Amino acid sequence: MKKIPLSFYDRDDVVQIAKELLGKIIVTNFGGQITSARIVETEAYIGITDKASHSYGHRRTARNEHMYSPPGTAYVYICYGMHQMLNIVTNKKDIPDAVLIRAVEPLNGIDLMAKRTGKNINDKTLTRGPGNVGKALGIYKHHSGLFLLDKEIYLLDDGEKMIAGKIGTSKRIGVDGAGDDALLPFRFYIKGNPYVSGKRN
DNA sequence: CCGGGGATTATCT
DNA sequence: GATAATCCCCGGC
Repeated sequence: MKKIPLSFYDRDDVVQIAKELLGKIIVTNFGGQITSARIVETEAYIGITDKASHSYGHRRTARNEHMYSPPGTAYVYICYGMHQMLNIVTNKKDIPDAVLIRAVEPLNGIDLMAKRTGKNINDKTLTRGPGNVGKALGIYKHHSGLFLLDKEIYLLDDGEKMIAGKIGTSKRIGVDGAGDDALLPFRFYIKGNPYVSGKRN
């Protein structure tokens, strides 16, 4: 199994990348504590022109600084004062596109995820929703800026093929304040997967 | 089963 | 001082 190469992230179509990230594997290794999971739900954010993005209109602050980092960088921020949200930065340095990881399916280290979240290993909400993903994988905002080809957080491709009919699309969640851009069909998920957020897939 | 609202705090104005 | 790329519980049907 190989790490996803830099060229995967270094492209200008973040929406396409968000779609292609479905089925890929994310691994975290913090001090030997290893967890891995398959990505089952994502959202694309087109930095500059997207009202739902933290970097809309070139807004640049201490918080979203890492969105302007080179492709393949992790951007982690706090939402609602308590949730750690993991994003994958794409496109060239200084072009702040990113993909939010909204849900994953646990593969290895499920015990550890259960411990981190205080949930049962059979609980399908263990890694459902972006806040839970960060919690289960042990990700915190101080991990923001890590490079995804390094050894603490990285992505793998095990060759799992996503057929088009298996991918669902919808508007993004929790971005109602973004005007017209709230309606953009930039959320992608694997149909029928029990870890995908929302009532229906 | 479903909808409403409280939790809780970093961040920006 | 208000808001937020959320989550979970609780009450009502």
